[in-house]
Amino acid sequence: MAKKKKAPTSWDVARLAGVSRSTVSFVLNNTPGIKISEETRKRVLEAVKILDYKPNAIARSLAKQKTEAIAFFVLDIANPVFPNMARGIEDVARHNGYILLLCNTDGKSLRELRYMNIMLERRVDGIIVGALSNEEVSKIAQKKNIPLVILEHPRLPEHDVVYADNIKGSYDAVMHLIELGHTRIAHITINPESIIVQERIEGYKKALKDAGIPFDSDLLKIFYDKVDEELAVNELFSIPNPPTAIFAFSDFMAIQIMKILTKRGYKIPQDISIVGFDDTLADLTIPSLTTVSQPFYEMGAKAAEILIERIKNPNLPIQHVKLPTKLIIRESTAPKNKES
Amino acid sequence: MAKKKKAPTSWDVARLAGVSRSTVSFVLNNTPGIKISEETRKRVLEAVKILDYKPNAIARSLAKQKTEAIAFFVLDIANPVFPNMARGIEDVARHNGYILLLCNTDGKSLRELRYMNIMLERRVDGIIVGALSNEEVSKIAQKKNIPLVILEHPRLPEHDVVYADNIKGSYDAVMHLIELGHTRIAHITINPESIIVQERIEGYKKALKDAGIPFDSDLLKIFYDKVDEELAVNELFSIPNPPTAIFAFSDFMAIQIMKILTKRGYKIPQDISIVGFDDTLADLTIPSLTTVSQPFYEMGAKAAEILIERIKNPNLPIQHVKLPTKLIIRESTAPKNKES
DNA sequence: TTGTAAGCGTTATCAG
DNA sequence: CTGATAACGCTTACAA
Repeated sequence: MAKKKKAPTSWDVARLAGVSRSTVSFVLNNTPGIKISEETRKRVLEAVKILDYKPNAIARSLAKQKTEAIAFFVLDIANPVFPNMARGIEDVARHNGYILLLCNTDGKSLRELRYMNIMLERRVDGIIVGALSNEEVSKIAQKKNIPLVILEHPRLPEHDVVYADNIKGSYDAVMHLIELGHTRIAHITINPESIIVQERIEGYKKALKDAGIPFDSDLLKIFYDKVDEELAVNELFSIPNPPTAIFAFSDFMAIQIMKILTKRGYKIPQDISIVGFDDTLADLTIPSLTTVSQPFYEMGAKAAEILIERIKNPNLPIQHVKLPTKLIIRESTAPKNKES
Repeated sequence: MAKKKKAPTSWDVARLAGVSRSTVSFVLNNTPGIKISEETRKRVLEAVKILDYKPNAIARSLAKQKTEAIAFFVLDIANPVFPNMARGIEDVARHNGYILLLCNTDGKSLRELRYMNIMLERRVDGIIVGALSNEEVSKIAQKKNIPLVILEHPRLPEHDVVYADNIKGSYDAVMHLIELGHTRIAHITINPESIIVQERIEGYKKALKDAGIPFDSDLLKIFYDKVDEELAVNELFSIPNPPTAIFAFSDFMAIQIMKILTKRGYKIPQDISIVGFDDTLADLTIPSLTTVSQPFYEMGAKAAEILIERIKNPNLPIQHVKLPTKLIIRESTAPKNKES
């Protein structure tokens, strides 16, 4: 049992089974178009078992010129919107015989670039980027001819993209508030350099317009830098005609706002209705949060499916896939309080 | 610019620079003990730039017999306790030139075993398992002589293990409640097949004992199968002397309990104090949750450090590292209500 | 049906 | 200091 040093190779198997190395390869891969007698097949399999032989995937990759590995460039796996995406990607990858390399970029374009180079060296078969921040990466992918699908944004026409229907999601959220009788509806959001943010603002405005409610820029709070919910609340409630409902960019922001308002004595949803976005944390609060659910798992899974298709057939037409969001009505929204 | 098909190889570089392939390898790796004239070095680097040459890491792995890749077997990356661990692992891996393969096992031992085989074939340099469920995996790692470090449990003596101080964490939580005047303190927990659960129960009992409070089995609710917080609350509050404080196994459970109690008209923390464990979700609730913070990021980082050390020096003594937890006092705990 | 031999792109050993 | 040449372990024509 002193099998200390080296792992057995196909050579060892071949020798033990009394066949050639190619025969071993043929039976192990069930190489189509090649027939092996039951007799030798059995001998080979026997030898494999005895030696506990594991084919060396590295050598295989080198010979076949593919690694069956894909990479996921994620902003930060510790951010609650990404684990489910990663999960979706991994599930699809696994079912197709691919492994998943996880790369946190923190949105730093230098890190993205470094990881891009590493993945090029490691010859991954394809890459999924969640929210690309350096378009140079896209250029490299094209130049090096490596499949790359983008999750969320940017919506580059030269790459496959999978994203959620932010406009509709946002529209539904605001329309829900309107149907509850609210007309003073605030939207608090982050820097609109990302198209996602723009789309949500668009949905917000569209719902107001469809309901005949004039857009009031006092009710749209955009934080170009760090989001300051406290400041937003201060400003929102110091205007003559303050909002009776707030639609936040994310569940996280909605929860912060809920906390601030609660601390100030407002009752939710009696005094103020609140809607979030994402549905990552919405079920944990008291009261639970009405929110727009994003299909994170499905987005990841779809991105992985598209990537794998493209790996297998690089000439497929580019796809931009929009996945539906869903309004989840919980406890943080209620009809407009008459006297407020 | 029609560089369609194949990526350039060290051969191409050598030819363009007018040197041999080994020279290219030497300058690119700065091979120690080998001096290259500034002249040729420059020519090689020039050629690399012109061809945009990326050394093939697969070929390198094959030649060097190491992949500089590690795998993380995680129960489910979508479970909020794991993303931070993964992040800690990835950060350390990246800084040491390793890449991270993410494998979700869902605690299914068959999946673990399959992934183990895949990682063996892919010749990863080492594996970190978060909560191993199939000890066969440990056996294989030993037999195949591949470094494996365990996060959390089980505490196998033949492997490096990194875990949090559950006993102390639990003790601190319960002692905090005792100091607030509570004597009827319930603990709701999951199946104690895992040592983690046992340790938390141990800390709970130890705190009671140190305070001279007799242990009452009516107050310890163990769910061997699916946790049913509703049932736990029902039973707990139907006994003659119901609890005034509840210590839950996790933040998630604590939040469910908080919701149920709130729905039934209890005020938290005035009527009932609640403590969670993990600190993954505790800051999101209203009121925010007092909890025991686990150092997930550090656990991941430490596990990765140990793994990489061991890869580089397999003869190091086995380490079992216990990391401290920290009680975070927020709003869900208060002095015992006199009349309750 | 099975065996032989030529890649795959590096690293590493040894002469020169 | 530089250049052949042999591994590394597998796949895959091409022969037999």
